[in-house]
Amino acid sequence: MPSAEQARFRPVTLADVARSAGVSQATASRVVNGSARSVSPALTQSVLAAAEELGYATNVQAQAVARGTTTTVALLVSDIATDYFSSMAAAVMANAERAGLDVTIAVGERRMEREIELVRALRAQRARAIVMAETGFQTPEGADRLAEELRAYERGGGKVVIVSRTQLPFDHLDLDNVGGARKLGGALARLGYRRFLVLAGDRRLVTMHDRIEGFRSGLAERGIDLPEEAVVACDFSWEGARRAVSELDDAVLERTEAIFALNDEMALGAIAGLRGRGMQVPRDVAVAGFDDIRSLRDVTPGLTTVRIPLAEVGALVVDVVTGRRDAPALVPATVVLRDSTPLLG
Amino acid sequence: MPSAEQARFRPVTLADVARSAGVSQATASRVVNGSARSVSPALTQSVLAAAEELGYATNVQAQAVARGTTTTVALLVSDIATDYFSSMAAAVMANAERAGLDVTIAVGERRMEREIELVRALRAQRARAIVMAETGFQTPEGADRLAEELRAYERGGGKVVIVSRTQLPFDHLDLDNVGGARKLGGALARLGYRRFLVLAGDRRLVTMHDRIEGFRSGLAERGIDLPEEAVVACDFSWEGARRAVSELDDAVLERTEAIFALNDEMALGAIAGLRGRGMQVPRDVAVAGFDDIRSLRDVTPGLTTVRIPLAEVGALVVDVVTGRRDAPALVPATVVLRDSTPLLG
DNA sequence: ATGAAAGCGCTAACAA
DNA sequence: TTGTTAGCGCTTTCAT
Repeated sequence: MPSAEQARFRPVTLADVARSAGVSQATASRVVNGSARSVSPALTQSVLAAAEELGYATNVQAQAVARGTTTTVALLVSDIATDYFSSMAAAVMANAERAGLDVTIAVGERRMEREIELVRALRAQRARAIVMAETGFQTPEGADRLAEELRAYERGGGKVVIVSRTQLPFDHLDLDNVGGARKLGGALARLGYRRFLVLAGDRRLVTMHDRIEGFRSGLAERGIDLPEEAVVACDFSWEGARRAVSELDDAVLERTEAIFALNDEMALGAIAGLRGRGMQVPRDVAVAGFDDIRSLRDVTPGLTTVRIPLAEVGALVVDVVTGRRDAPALVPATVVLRDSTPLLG
Repeated sequence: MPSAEQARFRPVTLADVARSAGVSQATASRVVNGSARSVSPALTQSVLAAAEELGYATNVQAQAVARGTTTTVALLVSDIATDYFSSMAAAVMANAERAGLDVTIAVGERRMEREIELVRALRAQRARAIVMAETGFQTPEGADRLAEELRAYERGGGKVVIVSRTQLPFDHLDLDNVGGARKLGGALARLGYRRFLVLAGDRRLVTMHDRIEGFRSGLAERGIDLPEEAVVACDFSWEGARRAVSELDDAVLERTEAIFALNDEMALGAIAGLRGRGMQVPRDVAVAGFDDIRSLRDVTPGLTTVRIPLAEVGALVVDVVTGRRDAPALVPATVVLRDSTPLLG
């Protein structure tokens, strides 16, 4: 049967369904999708039956073209193979689903150039919203070009939501990096720590900057000074932190009581670095991180950190995207004390 | 200026570009996309200029409708907030990009019913390929319905690739669960272990079944028997394993020398359970897992496991999708011995 | 309530 | 090389 063979690679279309049900395509369209509920039960039945029978599946592309809009929201992250971003993605997806949205993930690799390309591609996808969770580096010119591309996207009717990155002029969801770090500083001070080392990624990342300054002010409130030399720059990654710690002067390490790494990944890298030097946490030095990523569950001793409630972030993001809530919102961060920073003394 | 206001939420179309450049839409189409390189330099320039000037971005939906095909491949996983799947997703995405494909992730939650829905939705998206990496439960009837949906998808011209062994009748990429587990069994036997406990998820998962049987045969090769009572069922998760271990009889735990958890997540849960009972790894009992997930990097003592090279899986998946390689392929698994299973004796 | 017909933005013959 | 003209599959006025 040649015609069956022919049809082998042709999806069933709405026209097929309509023909098979003996109704107009308009009617078929009305029943297979919600809209104006103005179709008689009888026809509704036969259309549904025909659709089922033929194994019809809507062509969402065509639907999007006709409607001029999609239900896709794009989530731009730095690296999906990361606890932080994969947890956030899961949270956003879970909430998006409830809102009838589907989410697509784009990986920016922390490169502004790439982010710009991605926004462009997402623009081509006619995504309903772009959520920039990416904590990319920002050169002033780069930021301008990115903002320009995002603005073009908005002009096309898209919605932009930035998660925790404030100098871009769009709706954003602030994570309380400053407050969280401040509270951590206070907590560590209360535990008796005085001499710190901060492992910082690139300072141009707003997030990093905020965490440092928050921490510093938390300490300051207790009369503790965090000198500039105590902030050591390194690559913003596990390996970067490990290496930085490995290369530290003995003398420096000797006099530091606690290391604050600007995120948990780096904290874990730092711990690896310490272990490499034969040092133990917290016996020889205390360590604290930021984010409270999943894998801390299996780390011993438990890592003190500042928890960002990613589930909540996911819900807020979707609320902002759907317009059920106005940005900006501030997501609180809370200190979680664990064994890596015991009471000193 | 009312017209500008009007245009505020209307994306720039190809027609706009063509008009602005003073050429036909066909010509504009030819230059903004590759295809037949048959456009004069002069016109090419003006079209490009107009596009740039207007901030044009292709409408990929319309393009897909017109071309009758997309460049999207869908990756179906169980849970993106998981080392295993997020690593795989990263690998697939990295390779897909090189092939000019973009990937969308769908989360099946290990529920067959949901998987079926998802495949249907993916069918509606006209994804070019569906990669089922999901390790879902399979009831016979469920499997039939899923297969039916996938077949309908294929009939529409889509490509199906199953990762890891399945009885589903589609192209698949085998992970060497049997071989890996067998080698692990052998390695542990060589280290002197004789009395094991296997923490198994649901046996209906082919993957689980394969790992148990492989392990058993590896032991058998060294004359060691793995009795059925040594295989304890529990929920296929960290928490499931933790609880199972917590509830084990002292006597049972007393006589087991090593626990083999069917994946690393469960192994880590088991370790947490042991810790909860005041037992230490490997002093009181050895533990081994499977997969070699990322977060093992920060676990102490290091966990012995069987490594699945996810980067390679990503590359193979894309090769199969693009037709550059025929499935089935077998991805090898290798034993990684770490401190959690020291030489016994 | 139902259908005819005109789009949605783009591509791909086919002519010119 | 370039433009004209049909579509692609779906939605949505606008009649009926």
